[in-house]
Amino acid sequence: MEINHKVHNCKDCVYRSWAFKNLSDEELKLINTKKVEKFYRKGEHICVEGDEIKDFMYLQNGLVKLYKTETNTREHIISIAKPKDFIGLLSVFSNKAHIYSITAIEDSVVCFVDLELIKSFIKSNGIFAIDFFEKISAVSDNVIKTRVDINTRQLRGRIAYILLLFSKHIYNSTKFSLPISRKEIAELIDMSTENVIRVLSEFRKDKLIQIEGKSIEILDLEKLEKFYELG
Amino acid sequence: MEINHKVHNCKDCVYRSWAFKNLSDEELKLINTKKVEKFYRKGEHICVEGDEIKDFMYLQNGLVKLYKTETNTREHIISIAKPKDFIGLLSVFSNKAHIYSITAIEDSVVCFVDLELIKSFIKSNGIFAIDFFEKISAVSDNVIKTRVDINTRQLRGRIAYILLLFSKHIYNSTKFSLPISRKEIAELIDMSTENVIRVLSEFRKDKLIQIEGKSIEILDLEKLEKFYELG
DNA sequence: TATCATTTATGATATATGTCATCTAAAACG
DNA sequence: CGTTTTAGATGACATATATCATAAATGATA
Repeated sequence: MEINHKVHNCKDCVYRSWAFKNLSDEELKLINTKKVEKFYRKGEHICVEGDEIKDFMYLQNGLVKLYKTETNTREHIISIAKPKDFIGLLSVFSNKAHIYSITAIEDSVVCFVDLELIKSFIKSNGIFAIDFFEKISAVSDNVIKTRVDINTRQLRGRIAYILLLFSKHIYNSTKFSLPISRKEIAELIDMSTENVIRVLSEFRKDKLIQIEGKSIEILDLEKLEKFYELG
Repeated sequence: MEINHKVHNCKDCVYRSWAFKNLSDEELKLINTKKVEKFYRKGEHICVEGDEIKDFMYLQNGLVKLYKTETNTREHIISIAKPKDFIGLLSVFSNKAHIYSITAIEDSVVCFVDLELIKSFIKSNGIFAIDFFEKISAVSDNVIKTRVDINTRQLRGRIAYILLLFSKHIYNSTKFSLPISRKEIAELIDMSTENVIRVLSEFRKDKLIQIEGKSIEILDLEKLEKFYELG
């Protein structure tokens, strides 16, 4: 299968201004020669729990899930990462091996930058260090916040949260195609698959949303937000 | 009320080798003159959600809880921090204001170091920067891991988790005095207070633990671990 | 000390959620 | 293309957990 994908020059990367704005042209050139940009088709593994951490990973495009394997048939999803997120979280600094697996839930492009190179920049370029840590801190903080938001709510509130998450923070639209299955939603919000399906049906019957397979349209944002607020 | 407490010199601090081992004597002296070491009695607030973040906070001694206020009567506890933990998490780098409140659950000593000073060391001392981020990353990673551990278990598994947490990771003893109330345990594991009490009574009746008020002794570690593993 | 408030404790009951069975629709595969 | 597998959907029922009520024990306060 042909994949139409060309490796970018970091200098032209839309995210240059985001993550690497404080690097000099020299440093950026170094990253550019050393980085590996990989394309992953939906469903492909980016890394597996236990893999050695060698690179700093950066989601350039697409959507991935971080998860732990519980049993043969059940996983527990920790978070969904979106473009600009540093995937692998902070483990890269505090662990030798990945503590979560990462899989693409949409066709994705991930940038791999040798961790030692990043560390050398942290050492030599203080401005970059500060800015860089602000960015990765925000990602980790957000994971904690999301876990708390989910766990303090019950079924309907959690489903509302997920719908609002995709609508507001990922797709910026009231109409989108769900990138994950009902089972995966269940694994993300710690609920049974059947109940996820049931609540989605309930929301459909109550005209909060419209569903056609994976396609979802939010019809009544206000009511959905009320479910989210009430828990 | 008299408090017998004397401010230490950072150079003599037991944690020097932990957090600040890569600072020069010069730099350490600077911290020493600028840092503020505060003593908090059990129950006293260290900071409140919304407070401006000015300092990097470091738990030298004692035990504190991080939490969000949900309603007038209910809080949600994010984590319990122990000595050597950086409290306030990564928010210090990604936020202007504290997103959680922090209160001492045991008499505690907290070191406050001006955040700008820390940042200046990150900029000027690369070795310190790397080591420092490894340390704070581990704390945040651990919070995420704990939340996942709790949420993938049900009542008995969660209570077992909490008991093992205090026993193994905080007090290093099978006998200890619970620093938090049953209600606070409930707020930490997202369960009702009544059920926390019920399961503790059940564990007592089944001779897994012995309870006398706040004093807890673990009698059957193996069975407790089995509850933890099963969920 | 007596009084009041809070924490711990327990039972009865309501509610939320999970599990099992079954079915249909849709996707994957030879 | 038909066959097989997987995802989605729904009902009946079991189980886990929350809620409400009440009371004893403990701690705080005047």
